[in-house]
Amino acid sequence: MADSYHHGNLRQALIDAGIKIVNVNGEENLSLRKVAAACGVSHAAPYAHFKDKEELIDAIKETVTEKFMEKLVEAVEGKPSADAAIIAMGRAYVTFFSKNPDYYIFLFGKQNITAHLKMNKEYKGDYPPFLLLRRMYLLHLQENGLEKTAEEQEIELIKIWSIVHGMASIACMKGVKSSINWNDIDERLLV
Amino acid sequence: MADSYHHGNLRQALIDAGIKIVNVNGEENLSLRKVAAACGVSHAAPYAHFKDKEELIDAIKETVTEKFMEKLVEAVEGKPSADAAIIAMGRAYVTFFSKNPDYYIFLFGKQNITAHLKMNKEYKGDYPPFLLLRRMYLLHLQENGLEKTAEEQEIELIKIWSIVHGMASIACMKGVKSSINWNDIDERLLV
DNA sequence: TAATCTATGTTGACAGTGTCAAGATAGGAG
DNA sequence: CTCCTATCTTGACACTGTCAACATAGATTA
Repeated sequence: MADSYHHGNLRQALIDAGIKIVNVNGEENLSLRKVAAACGVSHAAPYAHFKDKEELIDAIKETVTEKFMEKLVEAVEGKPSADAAIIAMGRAYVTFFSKNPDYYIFLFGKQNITAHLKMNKEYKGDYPPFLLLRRMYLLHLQENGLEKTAEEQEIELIKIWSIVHGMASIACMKGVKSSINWNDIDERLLV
Repeated sequence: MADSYHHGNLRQALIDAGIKIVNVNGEENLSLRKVAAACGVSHAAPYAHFKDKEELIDAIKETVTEKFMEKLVEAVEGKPSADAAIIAMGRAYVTFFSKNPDYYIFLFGKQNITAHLKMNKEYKGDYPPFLLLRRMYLLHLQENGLEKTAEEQEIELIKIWSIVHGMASIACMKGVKSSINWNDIDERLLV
């Protein structure tokens, strides 16, 4: 299976090789031909699994997003209150991209966050991390006995999302990180 | 001067042609050779004015940023209070990119907002729109007789910035625009 | 004025890219 | 055993960024 004509699991191998290239050499160095070469396969082989370069990139994004979600879920699990969960999620969000700046640029870089919302057809307009936040937010309203219109909720959600996302964004810039104590932002997340 | 060997003002012509291509065909269709062709000039001519493709792109970004700043300054001018100015700025921010989604992707797309902060050497780490917001914010503190530590200020600034930026981000996504009344967000900008 | 200098453009080449068409191969279905 | 089909290879194409060598013209200088 190692040196056979048919690779066995080329699709996943291409995705993994792609992630590696993005992390080591940056997204601008990711080419179909290099990915193919990294898998020891001819330059047109990827076309048996992906119709496009874009389709490969989307698959890579999906995989990275899954890793991202794992961290978020992990952070939320077992928290005593929704508030604590939201704060933990915000921290995990920032930490994740703080540790992997290349992931941030890769995920949100080219198409920004909104494009990401509609990126994968499977998501049908609902980005898993955002859904998780919404769940926690609704729990937060419930636990604190708050009443909000659907519109108010959506606005507040976007607000929280923007704060967290903006912080992650800035956390990816090395210089700023030291001058800001992220812990202090925790309590400001829920106003 | 029109059909002469030397173009006259090729540098600016290249920038303008680049902006046009970005707006009409999107950033992915922007190539040095097309820009050159659009100016009726040979494919290597740009290298007399820009060392790189990147340098041309940076010049285009700079020009677009100037247009952006014009709108922001315009919005702030003559407002009765800092609070009104900040709200107006937020609106102008969202409106600008709402009208030109391609500009948003072009400006923040590839490198995200933080890369933008350090994008231009001239800015020396200070992005003009952010400076404008800081000025307004400090005025806001003063007008309302509020006392904040430098760190608190910075955090709150990032927060406001994130909200506005996030809203602009989402405003660029067509579907959401209709379900959210941006005017209602005004009063939430200053908590 | 005449010579020359320098910024600006041109031409031609190179390696690298995404993509497609035509063919080869192999593992599973009948 | 035969054939089918997904998978992979080979070869080609147009397009890209970039460079080196050369051409031109407008300004500078003698």
